[in-house]
Amino acid sequence: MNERAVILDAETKVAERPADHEAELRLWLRLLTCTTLIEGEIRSRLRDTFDVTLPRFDLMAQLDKAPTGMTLGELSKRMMVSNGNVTGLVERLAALNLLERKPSPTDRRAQIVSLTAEGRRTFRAMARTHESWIAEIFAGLARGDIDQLMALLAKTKMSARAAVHGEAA
Amino acid sequence: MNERAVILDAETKVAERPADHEAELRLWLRLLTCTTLIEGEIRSRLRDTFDVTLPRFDLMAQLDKAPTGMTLGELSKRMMVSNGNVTGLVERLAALNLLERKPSPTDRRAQIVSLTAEGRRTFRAMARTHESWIAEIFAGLARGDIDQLMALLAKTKMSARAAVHGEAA
DNA sequence: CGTAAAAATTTTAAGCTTAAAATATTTCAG
DNA sequence: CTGAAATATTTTAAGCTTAAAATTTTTACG
Repeated sequence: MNERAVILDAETKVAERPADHEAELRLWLRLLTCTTLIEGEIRSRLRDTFDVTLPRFDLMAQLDKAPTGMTLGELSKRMMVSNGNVTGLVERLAALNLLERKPSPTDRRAQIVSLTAEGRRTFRAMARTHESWIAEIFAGLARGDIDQLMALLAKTKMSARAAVHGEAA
Repeated sequence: MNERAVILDAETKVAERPADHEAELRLWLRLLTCTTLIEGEIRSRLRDTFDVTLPRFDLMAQLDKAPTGMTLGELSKRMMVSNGNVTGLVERLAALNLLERKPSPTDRRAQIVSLTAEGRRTFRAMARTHESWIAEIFAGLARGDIDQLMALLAKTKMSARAAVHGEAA
């Protein structure tokens, strides 16, 4: 007759009540809102100030951390995006002389991608400004807040990873 | 000669040292990683289980909260996406009979969008499962963790909003 | 060696997303 | 009332993103 008020039969092992997880849902929405807000602001400033997209900036950031370059697959894994996505981004950045592709000496299927001198110079300049934007955006948090958030997000990441990979405990 | 070791001229009012904001930068990357991880999992489950995309689910969620419907502009604002984006999403959902568009009785420029009966039924079913996924993903957090995170993210959102709108304090 | 499975990458098709320009309508000052 | 500014929406062009299929090369088993 109705959905939630039924007194469950004694046979029922685990009560099948809706078990509302409102708190988790609200947390997820807030997390998403925060990230979307900040990401949008960074995206907008990158475009207006440096005429670059966030995915391109992210890709260059990965390469900047790997002086000897890395394969497309490695890039894909670190950026958490699909292989085909990286193919296109690398294509466009290469056309701008910001990075170069060289065949892997050990595997003819793979390519090694690395920043050009110009790419490195360009990225470093953008990164400096980017860091100051991040500082500005998080300026309302005290040092202790940041530490607490870091710890809680680490816990969140572990929890999410457990759900993403096998449900296995 | 070098970038950061120069002893600054006595005239220099505020030292222009890099003032590294490494902590904020790491926090931002962790926030982004968490959100990307969870969002990807939800996206994947929505596709596999209900053959629906996350943007469509989000749009339907907004409409479900507004029984009398809302305009495209209102939807755009609440979803934090562009107007043109909403136009396309609504187009595709309308083609599936999940929502309907009616001209606003008071403004001939605007349309009122609302879920159809089928759309509402479909959304409610998906939402129930979606909530259980979220609970699963955040299962590793204790109740206290959730409350702390909520509070810290509220603070983060306020800080970000201050940076997004006028720098004005 | 020969071949089947695995791995790295690209291609394809579809959909999402945005900024900017264009269109249509409303509001409001004079 | 009239025209200018504001508002709601759509269109356009470009780029991002994914999943799935296709291609090329490597690995490894027998």
